[in-house]
Amino acid sequence: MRYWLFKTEPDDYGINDLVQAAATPVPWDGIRNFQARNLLRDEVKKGDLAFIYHSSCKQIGVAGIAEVASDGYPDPDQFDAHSPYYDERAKQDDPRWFRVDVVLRAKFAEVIPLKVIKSDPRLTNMTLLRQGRLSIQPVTHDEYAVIVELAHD
DNA sequence: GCCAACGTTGGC
DNA sequence: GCCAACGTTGGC
Repeated sequence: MRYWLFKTEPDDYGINDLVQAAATPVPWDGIRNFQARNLLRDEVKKGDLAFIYHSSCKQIGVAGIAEVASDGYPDPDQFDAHSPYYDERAKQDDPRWFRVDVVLRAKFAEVIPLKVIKSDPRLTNMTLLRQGRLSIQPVTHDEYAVIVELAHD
């Protein structure tokens, strides 16, 4: 079982949308970056846990935890000419983009601000701080535990 | 809205 | 296969 951090812009899709979906798995789609794609295709597995991170918004930070509800599978939007995520280079037998399904595990009482994460010496090696722009990123077990602890303070 | 970081594309 | 140009991300 592994840990991840999934970024999203909450104005577009955020923790409250996951709350609304309740126990129904929702696709985590629209990932169009090769490094993130490789993780979704090869590494992220059903049963893993992922922090939901809100970016480009008023309250930037970790908003909660989701459980990964499927292994990676091709994102069908890449084949849909009417979708903004359409990719003419993608072939049915050779998909370029993948997604997983997720289900809400916990919404934190307060978003853990990026500022707090940056200022915690135990988190200085987080991928979030080292490679800020990656939309799907690994989290170590220790980092996971620290963030959960911060959420319960 | 600015701009730094950095991933992707495309010409050579 | 290099690298300049370009586009996007995302914090501030």
